[in-house]
Amino acid sequence: MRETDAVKLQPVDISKTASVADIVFEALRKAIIEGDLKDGEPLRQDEIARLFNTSRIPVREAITMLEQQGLVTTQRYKGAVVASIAPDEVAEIFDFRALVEGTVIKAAVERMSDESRRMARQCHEAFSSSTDPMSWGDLNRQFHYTLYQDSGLPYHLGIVNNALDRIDRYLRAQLMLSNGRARAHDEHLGILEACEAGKADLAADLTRRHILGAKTSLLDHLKRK
Amino acid sequence: MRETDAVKLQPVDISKTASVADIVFEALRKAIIEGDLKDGEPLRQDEIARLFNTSRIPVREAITMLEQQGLVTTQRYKGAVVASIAPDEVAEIFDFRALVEGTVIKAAVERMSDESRRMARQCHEAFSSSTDPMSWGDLNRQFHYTLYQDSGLPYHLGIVNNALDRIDRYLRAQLMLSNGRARAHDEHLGILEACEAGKADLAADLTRRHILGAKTSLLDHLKRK
DNA sequence: TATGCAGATATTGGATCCAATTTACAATAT
DNA sequence: ATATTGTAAATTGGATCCAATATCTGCATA
Repeated sequence: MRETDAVKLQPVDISKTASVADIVFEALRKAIIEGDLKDGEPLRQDEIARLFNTSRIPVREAITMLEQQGLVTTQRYKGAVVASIAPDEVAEIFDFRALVEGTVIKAAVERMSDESRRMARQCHEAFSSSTDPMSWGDLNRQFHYTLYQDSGLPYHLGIVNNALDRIDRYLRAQLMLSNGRARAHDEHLGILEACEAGKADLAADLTRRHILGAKTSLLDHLKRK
Repeated sequence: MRETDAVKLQPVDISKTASVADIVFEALRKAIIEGDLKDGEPLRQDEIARLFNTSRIPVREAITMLEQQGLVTTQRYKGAVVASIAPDEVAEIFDFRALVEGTVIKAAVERMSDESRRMARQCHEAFSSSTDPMSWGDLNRQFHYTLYQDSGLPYHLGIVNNALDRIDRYLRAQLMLSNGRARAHDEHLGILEACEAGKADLAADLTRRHILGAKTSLLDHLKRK
């Protein structure tokens, strides 16, 4: 087949397809950050291998990936459990997010495309109108990610995503609190309008407040029970 | 043996000892960040397994850990190579470090013990008097780490360490530039004195400048060749 | 009843084996 | 000569097996 021939077949680069370990990793990651696997719950290699119709080898690989991400902790010969996270560390991660996400959104606003602005508003509206509490977490995250994506800071984004993974469970809980979602809605609107108006510093400031507000609200809640 | 008996044997908690995978990981990590394994160099599982007198299983685990850390990149059925890093990303990581390390040192100065201050000065002097270029990188990193350790921000510190791992090779190169080490020495002294005087904001500001200065000097160098 | 011990069972860590894929290279055709 | 094909070697991904450790259970004993 000459290079000038029409391409009749969708080429698929096999070297980029997901290995079994990747699939298991993604499934476990999702289950952990959504809270389906609770703090301290053990991950049995055999059991997971059976669930995925595979051997323990890819499962072990997936677990070491999760451990590097801080989503599970393992002890030699005892196995892996879903990582629990002390309130102190939750607080620290929120502070970290405020610092980094503030910087990221500032960079993003300064180079944000109209397309991204439109998408962000769509996300905002989807978040507002959704009645399924299970989806709030996803929509919330998607809204923020849309605002960040033009930042041109892929390294920062990777770090932020990992930080979000670590506390995703708690964020979801926070959204379900009495006025959690309503407040998120209002604050999102403020951030969105700042972005649409091209006010980068304002967007950064509102984002920081948004994150730190969620932090105190969540910590109050954690303390109370 | 009653509890009141003298302890004749140092107890060792086996569940905390390092697995073979951990050992291989540490060795490879060190080789990569010190530049002994160059950009793009392939990591052959068999070869590494032979070197450590083990099978490929722990080697594969080590490689997946390295991949999660961003130190190697792998392609299915093709294997792992030492991750190369584009100048853009080097620049971004320096910016990230300036942001986070500035915050960290501010928190650290506000709660820094006299002991840590003494250790920091010792590190500074060791860095100044060392004549072995190979050790400069270690001493430099040790100096900064000593200043950060009282921050009470373990999550931030983990992130900073990972960022440092990614660019350690380049930092070492930067120290070897014509006036790289002399300038580092002067800037370190300024930071150290700010810490000793308890001036947190000044220390943060100097740290940010120190990092951003290293960034421009390094990028100039990368561009020139 | 509570405690300690012994063996059985379960679970993880590592070694070896097989399958899937890539890479190197020689043979062949144009 | 260059490009193409076929084949063998090298390499990785995954399965299975064995060893090391932990956990559980029943039983004896104070």
